[in-house]
Amino acid sequence: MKTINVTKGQILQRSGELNTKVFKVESGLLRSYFIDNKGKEHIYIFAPENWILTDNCEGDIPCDLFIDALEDSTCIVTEKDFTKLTSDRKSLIKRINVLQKRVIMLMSSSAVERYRHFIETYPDIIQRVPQKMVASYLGITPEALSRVRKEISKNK
Amino acid sequence: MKTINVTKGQILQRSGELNTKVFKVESGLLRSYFIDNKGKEHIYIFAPENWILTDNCEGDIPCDLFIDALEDSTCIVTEKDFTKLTSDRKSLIKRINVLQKRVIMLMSSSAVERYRHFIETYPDIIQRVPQKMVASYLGITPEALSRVRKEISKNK
DNA sequence: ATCACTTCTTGACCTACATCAATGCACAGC
DNA sequence: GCTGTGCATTGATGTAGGTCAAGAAGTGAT
Repeated sequence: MKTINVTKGQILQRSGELNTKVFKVESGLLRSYFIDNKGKEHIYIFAPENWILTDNCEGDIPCDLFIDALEDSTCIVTEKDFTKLTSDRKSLIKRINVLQKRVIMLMSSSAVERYRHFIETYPDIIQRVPQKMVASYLGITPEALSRVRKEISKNK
Repeated sequence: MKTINVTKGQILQRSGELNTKVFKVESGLLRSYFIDNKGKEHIYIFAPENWILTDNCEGDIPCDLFIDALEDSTCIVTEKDFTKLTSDRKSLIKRINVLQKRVIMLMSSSAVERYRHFIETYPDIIQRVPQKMVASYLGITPEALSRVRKEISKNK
C-alpha cells in the first residue's frame, strides 16, 4: 500500500494485464474504460475523490479495462490478496464481474453478438426459459430475437 | 436462515419493498427483473442452481427489482444484517448498486433520460470532463449527445 | 499572430432495432 | 374432439441514434 501521484493522461492499467491493484482516489479524477472490437472506446466508470477503482477480474484472469487519469491525481494503491478472501467476498466479486461484462456487452455489442455470448455463457438457460425471456434479458424484443436466430441459423 | 420451496410463478420480492433477503438457489430457477416507466419488463438476471440472488439495495432503500420463480424451486433464504457489514463489504455492495442502476438505465432508458440521470447523479463530473467523454459513458456518440443537450435546452 | 489540434455543433443520410398487425402452432382445459 | 391462450414467426413500416463530412470556436505552442 502506497500513495502515488499521477499526471493527467497517465495510464495506470492496461486491458490484458494481470492486474491486482485497487486505486483509492484521494484527489483528482480517474476513469476506467474499455475498447471494443471496432476500436471504439467506452467509459466504464468515472472515479473522482473518494472513489475506489479496480478491474474486478478474479485472480489470474487478464482484465478488460484500461485505467487512466483525467486530471492530475493522488491515489492510494493497494494490492489485492486473493488468498485472503472470504468465500462471501469472492461471491460479491463474482457478481461484480458478471455485471461488468453485462455493461460492456450492452454498451458495445449488437443483438447478434449479445445472443451469441448468451448461448455460450448460459447454454442451459436457453433450454429452460421461453425465448421472449431471453430477449428481455438481452435488451431486445422477442421479434428481434426471432430474426437474430434466423440470421444465425442461415450462416452455418 | 431457512429453506423454502416455491412453485413456478411465485413472487418472492416486489419492487418498492424494503428488502433484506438473500436467496441461494438450491434447485430450480429464479429470475429478477424490473419494470420500466412504460410498463415493459426487463430481466435483470437468471439464477439457476447455486446462484445467489438479491436486490443489492442498501439498508432502508426500497428495491428496484422483482424476484420470482421460473420453475418450481428450492432455496435458502437469509436475512441481510446491515449492522454487521465491514466497511469493505459495504463498498463492494455500493459498487454493485451503481452497476445495477447502470444496467437498468442502459436497458430501459433513452439517451435523453440517461443524460438527465447523469447530470443529477454526477453534477460535478460534467464540469470536469469533455462532453465526448460523457457521451462515451452514456453509450452514445458525441454528436448524439450534442443533439440531446440542444433538445433539453429548448424544453425549458 | 498564426498554426495545429481538439472539441462541439449541424446537416444529410443510413441502419439496427422497435412497433404493429397478421398468422401459425403448441398445449391445456373442457 | 374443439377452443382458448400464450409463444414464435413474418412482413410492413417507423424511429432513435449512428456515421460521415464540414465548419465554428476554443486553446496551446511557437
